Amino acid sequence: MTTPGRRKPSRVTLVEVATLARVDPSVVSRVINSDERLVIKDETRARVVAAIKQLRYHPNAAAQSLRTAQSGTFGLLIPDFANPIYAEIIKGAEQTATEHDALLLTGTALEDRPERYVRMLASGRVEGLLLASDRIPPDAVEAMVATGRPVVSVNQRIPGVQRMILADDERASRIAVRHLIELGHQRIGHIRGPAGSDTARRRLNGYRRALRTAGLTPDAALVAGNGYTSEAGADAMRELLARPERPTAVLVANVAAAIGALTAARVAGVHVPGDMSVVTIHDIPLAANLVPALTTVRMPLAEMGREGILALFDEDADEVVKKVVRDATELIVRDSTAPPR
Amino acid sequence: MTTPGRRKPSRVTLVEVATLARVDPSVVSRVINSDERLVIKDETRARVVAAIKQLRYHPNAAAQSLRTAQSGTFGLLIPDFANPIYAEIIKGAEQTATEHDALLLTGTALEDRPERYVRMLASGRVEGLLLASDRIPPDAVEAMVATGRPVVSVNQRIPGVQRMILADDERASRIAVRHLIELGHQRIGHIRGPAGSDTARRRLNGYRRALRTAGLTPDAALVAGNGYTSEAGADAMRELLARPERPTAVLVANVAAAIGALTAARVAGVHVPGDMSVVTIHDIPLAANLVPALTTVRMPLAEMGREGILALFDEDADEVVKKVVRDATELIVRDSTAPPR
DNA sequence: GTGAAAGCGCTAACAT
DNA sequence: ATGTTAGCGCTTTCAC
Repeated sequence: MTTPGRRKPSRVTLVEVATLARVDPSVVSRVINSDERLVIKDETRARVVAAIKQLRYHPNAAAQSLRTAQSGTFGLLIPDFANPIYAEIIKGAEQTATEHDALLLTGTALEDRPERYVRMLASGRVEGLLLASDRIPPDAVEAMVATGRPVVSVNQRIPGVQRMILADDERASRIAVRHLIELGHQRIGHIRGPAGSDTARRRLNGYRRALRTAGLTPDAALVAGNGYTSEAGADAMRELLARPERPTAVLVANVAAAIGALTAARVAGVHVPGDMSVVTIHDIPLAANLVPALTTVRMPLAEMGREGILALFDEDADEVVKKVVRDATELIVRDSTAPPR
Repeated sequence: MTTPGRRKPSRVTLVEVATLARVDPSVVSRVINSDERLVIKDETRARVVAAIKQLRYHPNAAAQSLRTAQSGTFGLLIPDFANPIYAEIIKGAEQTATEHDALLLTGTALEDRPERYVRMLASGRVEGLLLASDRIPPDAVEAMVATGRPVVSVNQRIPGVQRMILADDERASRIAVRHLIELGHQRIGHIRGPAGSDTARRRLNGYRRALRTAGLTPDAALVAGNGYTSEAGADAMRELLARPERPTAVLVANVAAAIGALTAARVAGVHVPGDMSVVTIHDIPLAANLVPALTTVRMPLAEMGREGILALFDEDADEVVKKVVRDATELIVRDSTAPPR
């Protein structure tokens, strides 16, 4: 049995709408795009609107793009959907794109097949690109920039990308360390991010600076770590615990690493926060649901996504722009930090 | 100071490539699309390839879409990027799309502005749509299906959507409950998902069936819960703990709820697994990093994403297709389950 | 072995 | 207050 009239859904076009409404196609177009300069009788407009509704007409996106040279879509490249910090960036970017009636195409960008993402931009499928991944080969980055379309890096510096949206990573570290110092800690360790990472370096700097400001001397023996994963965090915690004078408190550079560090401490019989305080950077909902609930420094992840999209609307890609989102950086005290005993 | 020749990045077109290579545009097109029926001298082809490279030519996606009526893009709608189970679905879908040289546009679909997602499909911006969100209003679903383009639901049934990719939720529950029974548990509780949820219902059914198979009688007093969030899981655990005869083991319908349940148990001084065993559905990397590490039933999330995309390639949207992905459903025993004492 | 020509569906400047 | 026209950049059938 076949439902009649449902086969071959040959799409409805502007011409068909115009025919039904007994007007010229250009009038329909101008009604749809609410052309200011269009003078039209209410009655005629009503006929057009009725025809659009009756035929369930939707403009063909490809034809619109071809004609206007705009796709109404932006791209966002991240390294991994499973990492919760990118979820926040995506949310901020998506909402802002939506507010501007644009779509967001988010993709995983690895070293793998970078030409795919160059093509996205060069073919005009997206009008601009947000780079939140540090795993894009330099020549791919160069090719993206060479398209002349806006390319903005988010949450990191990328060589060759002139415009960037950053958080104040140094300040986040300082806020965290100051909290530990105010609790009375003196031997404060740091579990840092990967060697090549821009944010890891800035957070390490902030950690050192905060110590010095408080009159403490940074001690290389209290720094460990080399990754933003739970495994790396666990390894680093074990390393710190094995050292002769273990720290009484630790700043972990990233929440995923902090989860691993917490587990490693617990396995080693080290009580948090009784034996050791732990504070980390990035507040995600999960942090409140761990045991103990993690004290964190909230970073403006969604805000960076938002600012990134806004920057893409700014077509002038020649200028070097560095925007640091500050407002949302704040300490969130939970149960993983306490005075030393 | 202005770098000359870099202003106005007016895109390179097929015609310019053809001119440079001294051939007709159609030849360039056929070279790019590796037209089987094209007979061409090696020397001519080389000129074309060289011209493409020299000009960094990339075909205009809008023109291609308009001409071929194909966008090379699929859509995926999820309720929330921050929920880790969707990250797995996205990964499976994205990889499969990539293997077929297609792009994946993933968006958050809420009750909010559903017409946006109808438009995505109706305008031809995406060729087909995967629905992994249960928060799309029925009339929006109806409008999507009415476009005649392929629409497939993933990990759930959606009224009005004929084709679906499901996991075997009942079996997952049975595997989990059987594990608890084999450990020696008799009073086994269930923290269930939201009332309206298709997966929640199937998991509840599986739980009951497994009990009966083992000769145990399901007891409504051992079932609580009404959501897939940590908060809902914590509430439900508190409720179960308050009941006169508390269970010695619990199957939690979802990993996010399990995290909350674990926290609530700990706060109440109930030791897991000593006082109570906890097993949950969905294995995500985090499960291994909780304390205690969670025993889970792995579900084929990435596989469902993959099968969803494959289903979209199948244009015949009239047929009812239900595909259940089974292979990957397996028990992963960690530290949250143990014999009763 | 290569070229010519039509047209996908739309918009916007210009006519009437 | 509405219609005419040209063309965005590409693919594909057909002609030479």
